[in-house]
Order: sequence, then structure tokens, then C-alpha cells
Amino acid sequence: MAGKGRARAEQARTQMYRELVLGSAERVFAERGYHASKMQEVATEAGISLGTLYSVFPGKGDVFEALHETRGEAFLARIESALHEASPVRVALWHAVRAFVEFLVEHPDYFRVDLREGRSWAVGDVEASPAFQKGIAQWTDLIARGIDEEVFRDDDPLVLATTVFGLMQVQLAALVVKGDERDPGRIARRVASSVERQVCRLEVLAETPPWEAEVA
Amino acid sequence: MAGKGRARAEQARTQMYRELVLGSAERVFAERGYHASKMQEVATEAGISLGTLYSVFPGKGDVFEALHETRGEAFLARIESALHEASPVRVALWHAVRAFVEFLVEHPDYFRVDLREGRSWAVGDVEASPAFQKGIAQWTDLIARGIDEEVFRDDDPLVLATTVFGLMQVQLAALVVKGDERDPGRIARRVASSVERQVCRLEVLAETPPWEAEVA
Amino acid sequence: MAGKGRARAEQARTQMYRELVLGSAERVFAERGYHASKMQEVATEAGISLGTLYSVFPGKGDVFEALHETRGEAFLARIESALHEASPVRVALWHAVRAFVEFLVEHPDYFRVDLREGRSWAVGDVEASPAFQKGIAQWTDLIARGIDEEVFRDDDPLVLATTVFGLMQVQLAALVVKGDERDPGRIARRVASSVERQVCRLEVLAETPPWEAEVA
Amino acid sequence: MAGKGRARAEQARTQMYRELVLGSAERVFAERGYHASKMQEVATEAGISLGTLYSVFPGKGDVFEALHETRGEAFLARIESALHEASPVRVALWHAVRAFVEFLVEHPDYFRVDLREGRSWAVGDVEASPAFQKGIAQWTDLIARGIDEEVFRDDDPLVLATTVFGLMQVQLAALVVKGDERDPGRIARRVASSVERQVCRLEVLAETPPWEAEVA
DNA sequence: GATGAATGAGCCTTCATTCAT
DNA sequence: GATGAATGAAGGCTCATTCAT
Repeated sequence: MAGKGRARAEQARTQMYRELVLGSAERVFAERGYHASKMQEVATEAGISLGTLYSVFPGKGDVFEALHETRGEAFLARIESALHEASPVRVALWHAVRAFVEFLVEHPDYFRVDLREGRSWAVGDVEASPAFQKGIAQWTDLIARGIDEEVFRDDDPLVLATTVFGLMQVQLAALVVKGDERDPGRIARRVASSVERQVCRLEVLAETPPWEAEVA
Repeated sequence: MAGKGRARAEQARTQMYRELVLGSAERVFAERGYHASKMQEVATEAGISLGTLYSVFPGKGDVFEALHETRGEAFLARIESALHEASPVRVALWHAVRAFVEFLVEHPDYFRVDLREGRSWAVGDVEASPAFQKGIAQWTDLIARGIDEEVFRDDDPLVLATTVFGLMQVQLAALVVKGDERDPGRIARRVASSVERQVCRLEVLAETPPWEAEVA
Repeated sequence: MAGKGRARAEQARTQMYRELVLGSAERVFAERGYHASKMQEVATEAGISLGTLYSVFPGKGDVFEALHETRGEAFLARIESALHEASPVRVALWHAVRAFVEFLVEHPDYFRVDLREGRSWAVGDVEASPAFQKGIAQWTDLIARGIDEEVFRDDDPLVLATTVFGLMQVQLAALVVKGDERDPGRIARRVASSVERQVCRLEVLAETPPWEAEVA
Repeated sequence: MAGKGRARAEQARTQMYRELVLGSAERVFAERGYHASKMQEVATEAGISLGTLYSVFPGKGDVFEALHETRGEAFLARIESALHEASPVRVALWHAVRAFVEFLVEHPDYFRVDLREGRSWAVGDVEASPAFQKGIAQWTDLIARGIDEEVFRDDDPLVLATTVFGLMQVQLAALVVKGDERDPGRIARRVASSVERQVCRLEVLAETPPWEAEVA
């Protein structure tokens, strides 16, 4: 039946437009912030019409949500895969931090959108996206394992994960914007160093960190 | 001339209203965010009419700015006075962190407003409020002193200060909202502990922290 | 009975305030125009409070109307008395024009208010003030007499009166603002000359005008 | 490239709407006056929505200005072309007056808008539109020429032009509204007659006026 | 399906008017 | 009676959303 091919083609086109729009929205929201951005700008930046934009997203808020959903999903997946490679929890942490840093360095507009929202997610406000929730859960699991293995200090894993999440964001922003660090590798090591200080037991901190062990 | 008393009375009334409005705006902005808040809501929450609201603030943006200005000023002053009491840098840091935590615990709505807007963070294109600039300067000085005295680890003081500032905010939010910590004293100690991990040299971390020394 | 004195005192006070307000309104309306003028400005210029202003006038529109009523009344009276003195119609016209010019030169603010608003003119749907109606009637009578006596040209007296009225206003404005004529006597003579050209028969125009006859 | 046609189409549509709105604004402003007119009324009268109205004019004031600009321009052009045809200054004056009258008889709403503003232009108030300034300049030139050729009486050309301008407005209003003259030809002759009386030397007035010469 | 012109609900702000002191 | 602080109705303008082409 021809309907199937038709349907698939439509699916594909819709998907294509959604991605086009998300890329555009990312840039526009990063530049002006969500509220100051107009749908017309998003459409123009995407190179499509308002009507097409509305044919793939029901409203402005949905574009914003989808942006977080999509980028968040990719973000999560990236970190997830980083976690799967490694076994010792300290190495896993290092890989996760590196993945975190690399992703945001590669997606500076998304990072700016994130920063603009402030730390609303930290207080569990309604607007906090599911992706954030899942991200926090991911880190919570990792940290719980570290505590269990007596590598990380004994504290509430959720609080620690939330703290680490914010710490990475803030420090990344500080390094990139305030400082003049540009090399992703060095940024990742500095952020990882900060994170380790936050979570590792003191005696673990004295040992050679994973990123130096790697080089060796 | 009677005009003087009259002028003073008006001054006082205006001041009273401004504070009333700031308190109301703080709650409304905390609840719905700046853009979703309507001036009518702010007025109603303050228990006054729109006209009266506009008689003490020229516009919506000015209310927001004044809120940051006023609370930021008080915030700075509180920390400043904490810094002036103490001499050893580690004690000074402890006092500053405690003042930071106490202020935000006492002003939870302002804290939420702060968390909501990315203004305080280093987004670059977003104009951070003057109060925030001064606040960062304050912490940068303290940290530079700590580095100089070889108590804190050797790093860019501005990056460190920005990081610490964000770390405190995030962890405070995490402790209060995610966790169930309510006692300001314990919160302050936990935040201070995190901050010390971030800035102190490892050998310093091994020593008894100021808050335990205080108790003894 | 004491009530009578009381009532008379109140009457007097009200009257006093009304005049105070009209003087103030005249200046304010002249400066900014009716719509751009605020009641607060009128009150302040009058040196009284808003409440007092509203105790003697029901609303903004009433102040405007009363201004036209009052000044118009005085204006009419001035011209009326000028008309009563003289007998030959050409002399009467001259006296009336002189009175017209003198009044407006003495009340420049009222003149500006008059010029600003099209009320005085025959717009049809705009309610011309009763005072203006009476003024036009006055001039219409004078002109009808002139036509009757075969001194003025034979035309519709109402149209001629309206035209003359407007002509005087416009030329007065032109002489004072565009030109640099300041002397009321010369202004009056030039305006009268224009008016005569408008209404007198050509053969009458050739005769010595009343203002020169006066001097002689 | 197709963009060109697109741009031209948009240009045309915008132009069409601007004229639609100006026509509507003309009627609404004539009826209620500028300040009492609401943008919604102007839009409704034009048969479009508020949004569309604002898509072709930035604000209320701009509609008013554009109205004066556009009509004023046409007005000026009409008179200019009348002036260019004729050589003897008295004939030129007659043609200009006729053009003046015809234009306003054809655009009664614009005339009413004009009348509503009063004679502000006569006192050189800031609000006086550039079109008025140009119009006055036009008449001033004509009158200066007449004085030069010793057809018009020797007086300040600017004062005379201003007077004539006002005289025409006022008399036209008187004839149309107060009187019951409807025939543009007769109105023009009566206005021209008044104007000639205002500007021509007496000996010239005795000669056959241009409009009678024309008929012959 | 794609377009973007058209719509109009909704928000910020002003100022005539009221009324408690 | 005088005051002027307080009120809130009304209007200019924006922009998310719709729908005719």
C-alpha cells in the first residue's frame, strides 16, 4: 500500500524540520533568552515559515521543551556511554566529567540556553525538564556507587549529585567566560579536579588522578 | 517651613511602599518568574493599587532591578561584616559562608528569584547586576588572600571565586529542597565543608575546621 | 440668620477659586494644549490642591468650558461697550476691531488657547461655545447694519461676520508671531485695515479711515 | 531571483494598507478629533485588525503625521501645478485659490481634521507640520511676486500669506458649514474675491477679476 | 504541504477622579 | 473646607497563533 511510504516520508520530513527548528531555536534562545525571542525569529533563523514551524511544534513552549528533551537526551546518552566503558568508579567519574565538558563545549549555544535559565532545576521547579531529572539520577547512581565502594565521602547521594551538576556548570562557565581556557582537555581536567575535591575521600584525593594515570 | 516635614513624610511613605512592593515582587517573581508575573499581581500581593505601585517605581524592569539592588546590597553588607571580624583566612571564609547561608535561608524568595534568573552567572552577554559584581570582587579578594597565605590552592582567584559562589548557591538549594536539612547551622557547616574542599590545600583540609574549633 | 452670611462667604470663596483656576488653566492649556495638560498641573499652577480644584469644577472638560465662557463673556462685553459708543458704522467697526485686538493682546494665553483648539470655528459637529455664538451674533448685527447703510458690501452677513472673526484672529497671530509688531495701536490699525478691505465697499475704502480721522 | 517580485508585492500591499488606514484615520479623526480617536476605531473603520494597522504604522502619532504629510503633499502639488500654468500674478492667485478650494471641497474630512487643530500653525507651534510650512512658503512666494509687480499692496509677504491662508480656511468653513453654498465654482469665486480684497491694490480691485475674464 | 499575512487577547502604563484624613 | 494619596478604567502596543491562498 502506498500509504505506508507516504506516512514514512511525512515522518521523515517532520523529523527534519524539527531538527532544523531546534538548531535555530538553540541559537536564538542563546542569544536573546527565551522570553525575548520571537517565533518569527526562530522560523527565519531556521529558514522556514511560521506556518511550517507551527506544523511541527504546537507552540513556543514546546519548542523550548523539545530543545531540552533532545539535547538532554543526547547529553545523557553521551555520559551514559562514558560510564559504561569504565570500571573503577573514580575512572568512571573522570570519563563522565570529560563527556559532560566535551558535550557542552561542542554545544556552546545549548550551554548558554542552560545558563540563562539559572539554577531553577536545583530547586525542583515545575519547569525543570525530565532530562534534567534523568541526568541527576544518572549522577546520583554513579555517586552512590562511589560511596558504596568507599571511594567517595559518605553523604546524601542526591545532594552530592545535584551539587556536582551545578558545580560543573558554574565552573565551566567561569573557565570559558571569565577565564580564557579554550582547550577542552585542560578544561575537563580542571573541572574533574574540582569535582573530585567535592566527592572523593581525602585519602583518595592524594592518589594520582585518573587523567594523569591515563597519560602515563 | 512646613515643606520640610512634608517632604520627609513623603520620603518615608515612598520608602515604605518601595519596601512593600519589593517584598511582594520578591514573592511573585519567585513564584512565577519575572516574565510571567504581571504588575497587577505584584500590586495586589502588596495590597496596593496599580497606580500606587507606579508612583514608587517607574516600570516593571525597575522593580526587578531595585529588588536585586536592595537585597544584593544587604547581602553584601552582611558578608562584608562577617569578613571584618575574623583574621585567619580559613576562619574568615567560614564566617563568610555562614553569613551567605544565613542570609539566603532568611530570604528564601529572593534566593528563588536569584536561582531562576541566570543573571548572577557568568553568561557574558547577560548583564550581571552591579551588586553581583561587587559580591564576586569580595570573594575574589578573600580567596586571593588565602592563596597568598598558602592556605588555599593556587588557582585563578576569579575563577575560584565564581565557582565557589555558584557552588554555595547550588548546594544550598540541594540541601534545602532535595535534602531535608532545615537547621541553618548544620547547612552552613556542610556548605562550608564543600567550599573548603574546593579551595583549601589538602593538608589544610586535614586540620580541624573552624566550625569545630569554635565549638571546642 | 447666620446661614445667609455663611452662604455668601462660601459663594465668594468658590468664585475666588474658580477665577484662580481659570487663570491657571489658561496658562497651562496655552502651553501644552488641552489634552496634554494634566489636572495636577492646573492645580499646582493655581497653587491649590486637586481636591479644591474638583470642589469648584466637576471635571476637566468643565474647566475648559468655563474658561471659554468666562473669557468669552468679558471679550463680548468689551466689544459691546466699544460698539455702544460709536454711531457711524465704519467707526463702530473700527472701535470693535480695536477692542478685539486689545483684549487678545492683553490676554495672550487665552488667545493661544483659542488658536489651538478649532472650537471657535464653524466645524459644525464641534460645539462652538455659546460665547462664540453670541460674539458672532454681535458682529453679524454690526455687519448687517453696515450693509443696510450701504457702507459694507452686500453679502451674507453671517458668512461675512465669521470670516472677519477668523481673519482678525489669524492676522493678529501673524502680526505678533510671524511679524514683529508689538504696539497694540499699530496692530489694531493694520487689522482694522484688513477687515475694512474685507467688508467695505470699494468707494468707502478710498475715504479716510476712522483711525486717521481720529488722529486729525 | 523571486525575492524581488515578493518584495514588490509586499511594498504594494503595505502601500495599499497605508492608504486604507489614512482614509479611515481621516474620517475617524474628523469625527472625534485625534485624542478621542482610538486605534481600534481606526482599524475597524479601515476594515482591518489592530495588528495589521500596526504593521504599516509604528504608532498613533505616525498615522496622524502621515495623514498630514500625504494629504499635505497632494495639496501642495495641486496648488503648485495651478501656479505653474498662469503668468499674470492676479490670474495665478485666482488659480491657486481655486485649487485650494477644490481640494478641500473634495476632501471634506481632511478639511475637518485641519479645522480641528485650530490655527496652531499660525503661531508657529512645534506641532505645525512641515507641509504647512511649505504651504505658507508657496503662498509667500506668490504674494512677494505680486508685491514686486505692484499688483498687490506693499506689506510683509509672510504676514500677508499667513493671513490669506487662514482667511481661505475660515471662509471656506463659513461658506460650507454656516452658509449653504455647495457649488465649488461659486465658492472658489467668493473666496478668491475675499482674498483679492485682502491683497490687491485698490486700483487693481476695480478691474475685472480673472474669473469673470475667463468666462468672457 | 508551505507560506506569511492577519488576528486579537492581554499587558504595561497613564491620569481623571475620589475620599479618608 | 482643604489636601493629595490612592484608585482603576481605558488605551496603546506586541506577539503567539491561525488560516486562506
